[in-house]
Amino acid sequence: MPRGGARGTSKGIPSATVSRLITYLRVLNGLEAGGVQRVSSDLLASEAQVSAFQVRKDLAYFGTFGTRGTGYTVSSLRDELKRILGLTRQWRVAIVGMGRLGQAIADYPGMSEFDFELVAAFDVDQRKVGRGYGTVLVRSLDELPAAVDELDIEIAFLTVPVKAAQVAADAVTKAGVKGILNFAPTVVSVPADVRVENVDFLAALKRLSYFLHEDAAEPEESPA
Amino acid sequence: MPRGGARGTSKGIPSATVSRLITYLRVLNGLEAGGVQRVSSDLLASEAQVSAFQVRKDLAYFGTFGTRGTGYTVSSLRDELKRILGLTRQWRVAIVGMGRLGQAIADYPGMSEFDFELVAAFDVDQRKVGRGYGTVLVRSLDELPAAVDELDIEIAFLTVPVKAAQVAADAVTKAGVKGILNFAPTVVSVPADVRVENVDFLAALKRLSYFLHEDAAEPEESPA
DNA sequence: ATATGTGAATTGATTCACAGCG
DNA sequence: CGCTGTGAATCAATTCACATAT
Repeated sequence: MPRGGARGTSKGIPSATVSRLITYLRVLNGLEAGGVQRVSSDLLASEAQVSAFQVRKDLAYFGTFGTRGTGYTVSSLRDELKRILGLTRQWRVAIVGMGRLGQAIADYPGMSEFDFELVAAFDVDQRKVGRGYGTVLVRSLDELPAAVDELDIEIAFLTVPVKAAQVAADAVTKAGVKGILNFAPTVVSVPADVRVENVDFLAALKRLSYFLHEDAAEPEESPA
Repeated sequence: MPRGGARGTSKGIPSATVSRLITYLRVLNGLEAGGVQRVSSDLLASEAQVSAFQVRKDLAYFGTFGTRGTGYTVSSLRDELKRILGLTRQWRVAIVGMGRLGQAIADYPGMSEFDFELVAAFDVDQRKVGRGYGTVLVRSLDELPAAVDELDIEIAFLTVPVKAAQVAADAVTKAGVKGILNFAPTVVSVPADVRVENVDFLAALKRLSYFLHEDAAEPEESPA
């Protein structure tokens, strides 16, 4: 009984397509930095490690951006992808949970360059309240509802322990946050109009465990 | 032209299934901690936020673990999942790149409890070599090939800057590492017998951007 | 000539319905 | 009688082939 539409798509766009668009955008940024002006779906594909069919199909969901016989203009395709991904403005984000990970993210310099602005940080621990990390001061969790409103916080990073994750998710969604980046290794339930993306390195590590262990069990195909 | 079979499956197992098994395992651990002894696919499903069909199908890929009319025994299903996922032994891991993120991971206490043992850390920066983080001393990257051999390092965490990621991936694969947990926001190329899992919070953040921005554009279904 | 854009075919994953056991 | 296990059906995503535009 999957509540809401957690991992679905807004329109008819495969969410794998969205992930690949992000990769294409990175490749285009790299090409542009290298002074390259034009690119074919073939080159884009090999840089992104997907097929050229896939590149063209992914782009076709959103429009037609190339010139037949010629390819794509790097800068304009890059702009189109930024527009499609909603990266033409800065998003206002807050960190909930100022443990090791929350602190590391607050100190991470790259984020403001990359379309995201860290505007607040919260923790339950009163000893941390008032301390500064990176560009923000830690506030008490009690202040969250007011701060979300005042600072227009759109996205919350959940960097709290597993047992606090659901409570924190409830708090931020109640306050009106519509996007959650969940770093806690657990599933969180949210209302249907809230989007959760998980960043779960322990799960990724366990996937590695599975595949390495599998490969060891059956080294190659055709065991007979 | 997707080289190797980067995101494929070893046997015929969907990789989404593997991800869900990890979630089921977490749920089972939680239930066991709470003293629950038996569980139905329905309960497991609702805790994992998937359908009960999905739970049963996922399990069916690997065997038959339940009792009809009764459900599953929490502890034995948990053991089966650990076995399936290759989590019956500790995996030996190393961190490559001791910047902020590498340091945070080295200090992370939970890992050794969770089937992974951090046995080494590397950095190119000679000023960091010799320093200790968590339980390991930082070594020079030059020592990597020898250390992989001596310490039997099976998995490498890539926590280096984007521009160093491919070089680092080449170094660890050349040294014989078969699993990479890539934290750098870029694709890395590896030989076909090496598995890469990406942990990419900037990509997750941009997916959020896409979906929030989409939802804003078309608030509900049926726009007419 | 060349490389995009796209309907059609294929492949893969999820959902369903119910047969099979306890 | 309840709940698992699974073949069949549906749904979704990827791959392909080629018509189309420059």
